[in-house]
Amino acid sequence: MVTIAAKREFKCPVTGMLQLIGGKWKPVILYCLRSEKRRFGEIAARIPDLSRKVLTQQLKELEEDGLVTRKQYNEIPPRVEYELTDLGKSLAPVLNEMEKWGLENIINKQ
Amino acid sequence: MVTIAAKREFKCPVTGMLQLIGGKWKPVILYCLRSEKRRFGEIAARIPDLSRKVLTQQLKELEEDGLVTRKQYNEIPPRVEYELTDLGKSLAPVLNEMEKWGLENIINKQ
DNA sequence: TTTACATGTTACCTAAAGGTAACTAGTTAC
DNA sequence: GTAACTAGTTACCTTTAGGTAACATGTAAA
Repeated sequence: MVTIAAKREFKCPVTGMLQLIGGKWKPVILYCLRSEKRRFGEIAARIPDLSRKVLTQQLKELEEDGLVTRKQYNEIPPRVEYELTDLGKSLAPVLNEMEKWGLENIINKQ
Repeated sequence: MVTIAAKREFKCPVTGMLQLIGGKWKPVILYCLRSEKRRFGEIAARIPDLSRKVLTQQLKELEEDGLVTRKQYNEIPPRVEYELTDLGKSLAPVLNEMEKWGLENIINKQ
């Protein structure tokens, strides 16, 4: 996934936004953080099919792209919290529509 | 990309919908078809970075998943038109929010 | 002195996505 | 008789995404 750091010109708004939240997991991670900050382990527990390695990678890219913040507490054992930035929160309408469509057309059809 | 044919149980609506419209190109293709039916060559021309091979593949998967219809006219030279199904049209709110976010946060920031 | 705790990193590997280039078909225009 | 037209297919290759397993860290509890 290309981060916004490696930004280029996009004529198409949909193509452009897919550079940021495309990929198998990013929308799910953002959806998981939509209402509250969460610890690394919490996110991992809520998305069991996602390996910790990939979760780390995706969170790092989301942070580079300014969609989440990472706050590390120097405690033992370590604690790290992830939270949406304002830009991340601005994705709420997109994620809400995705959730709504998924509920109506997938979950309720199973 | 797994098609709905290889459907499984999803607890998460966002994860579920990403099986259908995840991937680098599908939202862009659907976005391209949102307002009118289009010929294969038209779609290809509007998404220049997408190779014809991949476009064929993605359209086939979208058709299998019931999001677009393919109508072939037996003319010479051939003509094939793609159009959103009702299910495909029901994605409009998602695509509109994606477009809106992309316009506000990517296109207008370049 | 070994284990558990949480949050990673690293090395290594596989599978999936996506790319290019060459080819097909049947008719029309040059 | 050769090229152009459209919508593909096929073979082959590269890149990216994602997976597993092992290890690091420092303290506290067994």
